[in-house]
Amino acid sequence: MSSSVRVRFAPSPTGYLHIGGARTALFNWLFARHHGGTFLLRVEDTDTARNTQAAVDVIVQGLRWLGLVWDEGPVTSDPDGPSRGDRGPYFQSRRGEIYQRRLQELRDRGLAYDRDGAVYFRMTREPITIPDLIVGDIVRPLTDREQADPDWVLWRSDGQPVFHFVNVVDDLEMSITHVIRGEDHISNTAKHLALFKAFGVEPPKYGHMPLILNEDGTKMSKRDRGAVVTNYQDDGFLPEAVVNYLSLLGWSPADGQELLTVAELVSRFDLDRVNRSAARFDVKKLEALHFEHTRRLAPDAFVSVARPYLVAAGLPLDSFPPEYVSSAILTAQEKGKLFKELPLWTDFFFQPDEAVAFDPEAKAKALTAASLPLLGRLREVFAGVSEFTAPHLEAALKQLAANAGVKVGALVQPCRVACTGKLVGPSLYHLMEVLGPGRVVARLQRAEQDAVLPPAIP
RNA sequence: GGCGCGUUCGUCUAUCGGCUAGGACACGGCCCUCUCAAGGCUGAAAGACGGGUUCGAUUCCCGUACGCGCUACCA
Repeated sequence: MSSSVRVRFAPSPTGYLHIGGARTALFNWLFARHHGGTFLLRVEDTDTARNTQAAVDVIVQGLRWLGLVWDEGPVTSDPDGPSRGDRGPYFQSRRGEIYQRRLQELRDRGLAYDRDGAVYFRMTREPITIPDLIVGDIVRPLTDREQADPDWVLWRSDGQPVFHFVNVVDDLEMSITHVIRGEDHISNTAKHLALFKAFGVEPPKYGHMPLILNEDGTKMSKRDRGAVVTNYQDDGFLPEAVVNYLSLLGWSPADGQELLTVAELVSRFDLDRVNRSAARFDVKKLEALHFEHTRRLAPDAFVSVARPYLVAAGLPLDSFPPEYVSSAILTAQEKGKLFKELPLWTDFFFQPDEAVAFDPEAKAKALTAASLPLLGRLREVFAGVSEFTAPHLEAALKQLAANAGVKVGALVQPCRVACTGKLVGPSLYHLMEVLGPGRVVARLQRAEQDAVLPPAIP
């Protein structure tokens, strides 16, 4: 295959980007990139009034979030807006003249005719063999219904062309070389093949990929939260992880490597290793991949991805020095949590010392009368540390534990709760280094006072 | 109903006739450890069923079961 490869993603704007659609787009994109070909986006908005610009926008944003940029297609979600490429318009709703012309062509050849106000296609009566790059040759005989009347509607009586017709006309006009789509289209392909033949042109090569199912094996509908790409963005998954996970649903590299960067996917992906069976979506595995990709992110990349999620949670990042914000965020990178969960791990960095809320359970466990004297000694030790850095803080704390004859944990937990209000969080020593001596000492002091106070009565 | 596609550990998958069936996620145990994690070691876990073909079938063929898709003047 040469650089003449041209593939497309042709979604219908339904108001959301389906995860299965995203994977179809991904496989097309990877195929194009791998072969140095062209990937185009075409919006199939011939349908009813449900096709709004907002619905197109969801698709455009979703693809961009995943990094699946198209070489040809609309630049914005506006059907009358600018586009890239010389085969436009890329919205079917703006291609009416082309469809009219192609319809006339079929009429002239005697392959289309009117019946009850609609235009019908004179379909072949013979079984059709569908050569498929993924499934292999498929022989599809006529169904019992088609035996009776194989002809089908090209153009509805309400003046609208049907999907099969515009889909083929566009693939033809746009010189699509490979159609990679879901296997729900296998049966339809017989119609498409017949149409290409009617136009007297070589059809594209087809590859039908297996579907994605819910975790319980049922089919995904738009009501399933996991079916909607935007949800993964909102939950704070890294797009690279979603791309990686999606690539593994129905495809695998020869050596079984699972953690793959986008660049690695591009160089290793091809259709010959796409399998034929439907796959269930396993969010646990996605999370594992998210964890791996997140930890490998360059620090500045991690910070810039994380920032919006923290801002959205209401943390006042702008009132702190940028270096402080970055260091604070970075203490949580190794945890690999979803970005939506990040505020829970870093909120204390951005709260006034006196506003850090002690989690009731954490307080009951760690801020006890017994821990009170330890907090005081800890405060003195920290105040006298030569450098306020993680290694020095760790050494100082452990030294104190030894001197006081207590376990390290007996100091760590009260100290953690004093600084963060919680029992879990980033590495204590690193978090204190970022917080700095002023905040740490102040918070230890406050915890000491709080520890002796009786529990508040509501 | 008709036609098509599919069926390997709980899940995603490897295997292109020789398999003591491999890996990953999840799960169990142990170790390590400043919390939670991570990490290291380790354990349990699969060829839907029935017939063929073959010296030999997870791999090839047929049937059955089950799942999914299509069967529209939806896309």
